[in-house]
Amino acid sequence: MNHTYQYPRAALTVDCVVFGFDDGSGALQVLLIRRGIAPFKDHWALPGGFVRVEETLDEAARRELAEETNLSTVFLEQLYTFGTVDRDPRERVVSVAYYALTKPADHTTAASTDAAEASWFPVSDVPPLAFDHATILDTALARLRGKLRYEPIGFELLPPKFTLTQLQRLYESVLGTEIDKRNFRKKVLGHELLIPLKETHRDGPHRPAQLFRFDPEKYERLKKKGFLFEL
Amino acid sequence: MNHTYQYPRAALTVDCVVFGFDDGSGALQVLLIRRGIAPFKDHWALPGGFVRVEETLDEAARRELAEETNLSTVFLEQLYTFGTVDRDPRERVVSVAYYALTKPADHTTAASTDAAEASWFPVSDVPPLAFDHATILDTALARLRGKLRYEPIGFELLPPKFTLTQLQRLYESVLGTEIDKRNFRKKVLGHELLIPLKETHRDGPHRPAQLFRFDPEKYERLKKKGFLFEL
DNA sequence: CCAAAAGTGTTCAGGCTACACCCATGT
DNA sequence: ACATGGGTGTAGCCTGAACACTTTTGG
Repeated sequence: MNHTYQYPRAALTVDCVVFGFDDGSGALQVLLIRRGIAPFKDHWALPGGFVRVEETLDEAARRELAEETNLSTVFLEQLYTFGTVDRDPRERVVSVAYYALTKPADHTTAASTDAAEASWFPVSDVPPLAFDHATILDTALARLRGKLRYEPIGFELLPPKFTLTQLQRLYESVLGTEIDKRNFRKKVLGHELLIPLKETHRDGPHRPAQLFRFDPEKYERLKKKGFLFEL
Repeated sequence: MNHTYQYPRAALTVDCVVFGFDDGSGALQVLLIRRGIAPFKDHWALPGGFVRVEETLDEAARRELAEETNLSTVFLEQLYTFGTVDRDPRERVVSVAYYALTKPADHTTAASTDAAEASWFPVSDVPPLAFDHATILDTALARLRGKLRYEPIGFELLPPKFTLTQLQRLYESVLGTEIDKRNFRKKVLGHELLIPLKETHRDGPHRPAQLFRFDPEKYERLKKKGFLFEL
């Protein structure tokens, strides 16, 4: 076969499930855009769009993220590819879904291309979504929960400097469980991947909290030696 | 946007990493086909092909598997989507990779469409592969190893009736570790997901081995109650 | 009777769980 | 001084790892 394949082709898109964590409410959030165009005009949807022939899938995901939400330099990982025949009413569209984790500082969102509006919603209370985006969101949530247990990705949802209580609230919120404070601290400090800073976090009429930062280099070194992060 | 998207489109394929376990050699195997057409004519490659507009991705994977290898009713799960720009020399091709697990009884392979020849290779000793199929195979192996630990998919690689020793050899081979016989049996029987049969497996000048079968219904019930399989 | 794999229990150490009080600060 | 969240240690339990001999069969 030296000629190219000429049968009708599916269109290819990427969709991104962007997670953020709001320390105030302690709730996990998703970034949604309100569609400015048909189909599903004015419905909420995941940011995404068509893949160009000259860009990789990862590039397409980052580009769409930048265009529609002004986010960059976030944790981004491929999730799953959704390819049922009727997921888009216009024609056959296969979508490679990604999920992204953003730190609160990056939450400077502003809509632009294709998106009339962008906004954060708590994952426990999202509006009806366009296409099969509810399924994609569920898949992303399941993946996030699974991954949080055995890989240190929770830090991607927190500011660079954070307290142990913030980290614990994040775990509790995402996993939907209550965790014992002492046990949590013992375990997470036991890994020796958190560096205590000289600063503290002042926040109201009580003792200030120690700030930490995650040490990604040390984690990489340990990982190569067969180390396994957990909880 | 009421018109369809008209920019140049990537072609979409599925590729399948088919694993089998050879109890004789105790080695994990992959099914490869020798390509009958360019590019990479006469090279070994993963079975796969173009996705048709009227079929889902899962259907496309099953169809290609049936066409190229005569396999059906196997465990099949989406793996990852590979979309670098130059992975196919002809044009832009995005490939949704699947991995499949087959029981030895299903190994009645015979090549047909597009494939000049189909053959099993031990994963530790595969020939050079076409396209980026070596990368796909590595990804599939990593996934299989990860999944074997916390989901009962090992049974998909064994005949319906099997001995604990066969199961242990499978785990040892895939995970690349040695496992203590007594501990392994304690753990795996502790789940109470293996049903001891009234039959034994006679195999040479030694005590015959008890045969078991996996109980998928019980597993489904336990899973819904939050049970987690492990090792 | 010999070779070969099947089958079986106990001990020990380390990790996980449960649990309650004092500390530092702002108002 | 009081209200608020930050921070800390221990004891019991359970799980995982290490380890060696008897049993059943075919040749």
